[in-house]
Amino acid sequence: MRSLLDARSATLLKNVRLFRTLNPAEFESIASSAQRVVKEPHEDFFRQTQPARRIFVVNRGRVKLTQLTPEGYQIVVRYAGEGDMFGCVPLFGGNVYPATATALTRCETLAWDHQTIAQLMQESHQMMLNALEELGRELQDVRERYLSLATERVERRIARALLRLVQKAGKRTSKGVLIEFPLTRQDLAELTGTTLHTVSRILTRWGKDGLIVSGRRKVIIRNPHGLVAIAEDLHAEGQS
Amino acid sequence: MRSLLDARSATLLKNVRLFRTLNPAEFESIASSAQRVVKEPHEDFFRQTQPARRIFVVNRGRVKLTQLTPEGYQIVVRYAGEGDMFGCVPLFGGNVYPATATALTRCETLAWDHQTIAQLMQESHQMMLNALEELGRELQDVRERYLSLATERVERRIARALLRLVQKAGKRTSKGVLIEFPLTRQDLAELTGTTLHTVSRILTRWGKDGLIVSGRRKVIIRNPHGLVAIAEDLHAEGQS
DNA sequence: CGGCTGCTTGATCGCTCTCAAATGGGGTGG
DNA sequence: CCACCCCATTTGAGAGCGATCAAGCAGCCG
Repeated sequence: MRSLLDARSATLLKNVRLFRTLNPAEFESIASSAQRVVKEPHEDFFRQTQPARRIFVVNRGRVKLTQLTPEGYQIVVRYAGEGDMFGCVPLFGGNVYPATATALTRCETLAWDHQTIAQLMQESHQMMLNALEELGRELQDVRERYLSLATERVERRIARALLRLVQKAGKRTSKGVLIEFPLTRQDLAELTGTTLHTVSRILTRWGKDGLIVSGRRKVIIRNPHGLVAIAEDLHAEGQS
Repeated sequence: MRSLLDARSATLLKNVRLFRTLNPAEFESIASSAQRVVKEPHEDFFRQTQPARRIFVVNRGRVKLTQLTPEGYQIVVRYAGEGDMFGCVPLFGGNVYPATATALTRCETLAWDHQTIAQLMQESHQMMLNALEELGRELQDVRERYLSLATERVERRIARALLRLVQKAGKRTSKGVLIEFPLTRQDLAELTGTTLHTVSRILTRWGKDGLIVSGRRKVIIRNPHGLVAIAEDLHAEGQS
């Protein structure tokens, strides 16, 4: 069967962790069963508690995954960028999505039916191993954030969060490292378990200290070292 | 090959999620490659950052899994009881243990070398699927606790934690439901991201309200409904 | 019967949330 | 092209939850 994918998608797919290290036959099988799904900003791929039918891989764009509590509080679970997988509950037997996936920018993604994925995993040992590894990574990530939330002050958590975002979506510019997707104070708050007010105050202070430049839905890190110092609590104030 | 296990161990093993649904041949393979490991209270199975060589299943007793931050704060990751697996990082490619495992009571466990497990998973599709599912469950659990920590007050988090413990280790007695392993205020604090002082104050209050009876390393839940009311924020004060 | 470990309780402090209101950027429609 | 409006952000004032500091108490084991 001929693959339905353009060259860009195919290349990208080879770098998705879940599919890396597959042999050509397996890979072709994956590629030929992919569906294209495109969403505009603010559109949802799926919503929390909906039946989990498909899993997605981001081809282009940025996706925000959020959870809502019964009381109406929202938290950001994570951001998914190019090559990242999301909606992967079907991999391990989940029936419903535990979170909502929203397009932050225009998003091109590839999707697979959960039956298809189950079938493919059935056939490919390697893919199942990859899935295990991916899940393990995610578990470790949540644990780390949990630890941070349980033991650290807001300021450090925000510093940590920004550094993580820089690593995943940082783009070098003349003014510093830009986080290249729209990021509001509210988002940062929901990512770190605080309020937008507190985030705003801290970012303003960091702006005055020359650590960052921030604007409407935008953050540029000017002095990553300074942020690391805060994140690691080396609070030696006078850093260049 | 003859299994090295006594009847109790064999029965228990069949109820471990990772091994359930395996066929007899696979199962025998598991059973015959198990090592017995016994620890006295306060002894460690392994420590955080040590190379992860083995995975364990609790046969009898109770194990506490903790993480330590560079600043010296400690948190409780979870408690493992009979039939629970712990130290499972090798399942998904971890090199070192991310936590410390301590025996709370005298513990009899079964252990497997990570090579052995890798081998067995290589051979058994079913087991790999089980591992995925197990990991998924754990991920969901951490996410839930994360959400709780990010959005709820201390009192609710403690109520929730106690209810979870009741479910995993509750034992009906004449005075109420006892959590049947030594549980200090400090432990509860590290489980819910607070301090032992705050835990103590809240437990004292609950004691006065007749919700619980607590003592040295001991908690008995007298009125689970009352705790649920707190956990779910139904704060209707006058419950029977 | 010490001594240790775990628990209680009081007093105080401060980080962070809450409530309130003003400001401003940027896109949209007239 | 301009005016308007919405949404994101900033900023202030105040309150309070829970941390921190500091003793004192009480089971329990040796």
